[in-house]
Formats: sequence, structure tokens, C-alpha cells
Amino acid sequence: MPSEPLHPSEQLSAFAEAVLDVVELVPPGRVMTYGDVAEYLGRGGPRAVGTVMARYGSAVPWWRVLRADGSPPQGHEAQALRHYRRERTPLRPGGEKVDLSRARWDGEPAA
DNA sequence: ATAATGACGTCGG
DNA sequence: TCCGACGCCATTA
Repeated sequence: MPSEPLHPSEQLSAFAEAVLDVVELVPPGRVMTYGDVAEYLGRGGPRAVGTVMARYGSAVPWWRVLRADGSPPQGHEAQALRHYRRERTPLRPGGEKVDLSRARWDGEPAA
């Protein structure tokens, strides 16, 4: 039996909810790629995650989910870059992409 | 049930 | 580094 009371926003598929949950866990200054999220969940794929973000991402720290090469979400580059600078997310020389080697979050608690 | 659609990823040139 | 081609997966028409 579910322990979670059904929220009004229960039109979301289980997958979409799972994706949004993970995104909310990403600490400020850290990021995950679309593929990372799918792997973390053990289901779905990068594209499916992107589809969810495109539709419901506005409610979560969407800028912390980006492409595998460190580039910000397609269509939201400028906004994302502002957030990165504000959160001091490690950027690559040139400042157009995130330095995944330093900013990538594996899912472990911040300690 | 089949086809089309993405805030994607990898590979080859 | 910059494409294009293909594969991938949930969602929607």
C-alpha cells in the first residue's frame, strides 16, 4: 500500500515523477547528464528524460541536468549559464560548458 | 498496434 | 571542433 498521499498533480507518469525527484536531489553547483538520470533510475533513456524535463522541468532545478558534453539544455543556454555562475558550478575554459569532471554528481549525499 | 516526436548519446567522417 | 546518421525510450497521436 502506498504511503504517499495522492497529490493533485498525479497526472504525471511514474517515470516523470521519478525523474523530477532525482533532479531535486542534485546539490547546487553540481549537475547530472540526461543519461546519468536514466541510469540512476535504472530505466528509461536520455531522450525520455529530456522529454520529461521539457514538459515538467520548470518546477525543479532543471539547469542541473544537461547534455553529456557539458552543454546546457537546448533552448535554455543563457538562463542556465547564469545559474551556473551564481552557484559557482565549475565551468570549462570559455565558460560555455560545465566541467563535468568536477561538477558531475554521482548521487551520493553531499556529506 | 503503428508512427511520430523530443531540453539525448555515441560514432564516423 | 562541427555535423549527420542512427539508436534509444517514454509519451502521444
